[in-house]
Amino acid sequence: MSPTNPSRPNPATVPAAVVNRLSMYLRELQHLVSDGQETTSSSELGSRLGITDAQVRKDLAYFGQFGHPGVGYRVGELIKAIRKILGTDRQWQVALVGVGNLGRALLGYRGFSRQGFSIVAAFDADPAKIGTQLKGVQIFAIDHLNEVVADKEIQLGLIAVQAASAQKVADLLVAAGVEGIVNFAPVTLSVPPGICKVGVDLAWELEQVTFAVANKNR
Amino acid sequence: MSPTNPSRPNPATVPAAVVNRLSMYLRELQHLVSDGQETTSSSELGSRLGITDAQVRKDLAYFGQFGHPGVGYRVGELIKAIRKILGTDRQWQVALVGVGNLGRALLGYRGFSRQGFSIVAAFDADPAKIGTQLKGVQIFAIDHLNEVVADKEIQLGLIAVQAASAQKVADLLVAAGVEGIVNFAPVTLSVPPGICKVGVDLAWELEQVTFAVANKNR
DNA sequence: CATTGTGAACTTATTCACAGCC
DNA sequence: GGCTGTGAATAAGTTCACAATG
Repeated sequence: MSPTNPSRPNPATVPAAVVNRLSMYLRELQHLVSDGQETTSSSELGSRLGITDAQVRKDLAYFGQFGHPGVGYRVGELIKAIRKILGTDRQWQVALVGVGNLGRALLGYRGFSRQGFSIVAAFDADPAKIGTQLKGVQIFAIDHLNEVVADKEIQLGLIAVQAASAQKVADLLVAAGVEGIVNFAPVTLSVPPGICKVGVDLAWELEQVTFAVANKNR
Repeated sequence: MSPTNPSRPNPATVPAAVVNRLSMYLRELQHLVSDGQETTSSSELGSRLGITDAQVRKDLAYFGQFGHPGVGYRVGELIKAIRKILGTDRQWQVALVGVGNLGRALLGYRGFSRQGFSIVAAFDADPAKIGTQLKGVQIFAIDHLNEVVADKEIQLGLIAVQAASAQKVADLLVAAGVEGIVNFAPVTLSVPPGICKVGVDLAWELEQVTFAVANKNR
C-alpha cells in the first residue's frame, strides 16, 4: 500500500510565494540537468536564484524529504518530485481564447510544452479566423467552447482578449468546466470559489522596474 | 513652496508587494475613471481586488496622504499620485531585443503605451529581419545597440530571446546604459547592482494554477 | 564532514481598532 | 455618518543555528 503522496500538507497552508519559488527551482534544476550535473545543494540552488539556502530547504520541507544529508539533492529525483507537487508530471490540455498578437505568441511559446502544457484549441470572435489553423491549432467560434472543452478534456484556459471581454470569456470558460484560468487582460476577474485564477499584466512588470529606476536617486 | 514630493520614504524600504499592488490600484482606478466615477474608497478598491481596506490605506500611506476623510479618494487625483510614484507620469523609451513570436506580441501590446511605455527600437539576430519595420518600429542588428540606445535615450530593455542568449543580451543592454530590464526568457539573469531586473516566465503562471488544481482535492 | 531538516529567534507584512476629520 | 491615517496587535514568512545523518 504505497501511499501516492507520502507527505501531504494541506495545500491551502502553503504560501503562494513557496509555490512560485518551486517553479524557479524546477527551471534551475532543468538547467543543471542539461549541463549534465547530477547532484546539487540548497546553497548552490539558492545562490543561483539569489535566495538563502535555508529558504530552499524550508520550501522543499513543506512537501517531504527530498535531500540526502552530506550529499545534497539528486537533480533528477528532485525534478520529478517538484513536477509531481506542481502537477506538471502530467499533461494538461489548455484552451486559448483570443488569437490576437498575444494569443499568437502564446500559441508559439515553446516553454509551455516543455512543462507539460499543450494548447489544444483556440477561440476567437473574428469570423475570418474561425475554421483556420495556427501552429497546428484549430481556431473555433466561442459558441463551440462547451463542446470542444468536453471533447478535448480541456482543464485550463488562457485569456488573451481585450479587457472589455475578459470577464465574459472567464464566465464562459468556467461554465464549460475549465478548472483554472490565466488571464492576460488588465482587469481583475471574478470567478467562483474552486476555480483557480492568476493574472498577468505585462505592463505591471515594467512598472515595477520604473518604480525602482525612478526612485534610485533617493 | 510646495515640495515636489511631500513625503518620500526611502524607496528601498517599500516592500515589492506594495509596489505590485500600487499597479493594481492604478488599473482599477483607470477602470473607475472610464466608468465616470469620480470618487472611491479604500473598501471599494479593496473588495474589487480581493484585499482588505486597511491594506489599501496602509499601502498608500507609505507615500503620503491622498485621501479625504469622510469622502474617500478622488479618483483622478489618486491616479496622478500613483503614476508619479511608479514613475509612469513620464514617457519611457524601451528597447525590445528578440522579435520572435513573443517579441511581436510585445510590439503590438496596447497596454504599454497606455502606461507611458513606448517601444522605440527592436533588435534581432536574424539578418532577414534587420532593416525592416514592424508596427512602425525599426529592427536593428544587435551591434547597433549602443548607438541606438544613446540616440533614442532608451532607458529600459525587454528581453524576448531564447534562454541561451538571454544573459548575453542582458550584458549588452547593461553595457549600452539601460537602467532596467524585463526578462521573458526562462533563466535567472545576473545583472550588476543598480540595474533593476524583473523576470516573467509564462509557464510559471500556469504552474501556479496547476498546483492549485492538482491539490484541490486534498 | 558536508549537507539536510527543523525548532526557535527574528523580521516583515497584514489586520485590527480607533482617534481625528469632513 | 462615513472614511481616512496610523499605532498596537497579530500573523506570516525568513533566517539562524544546530542536532541528526549518510
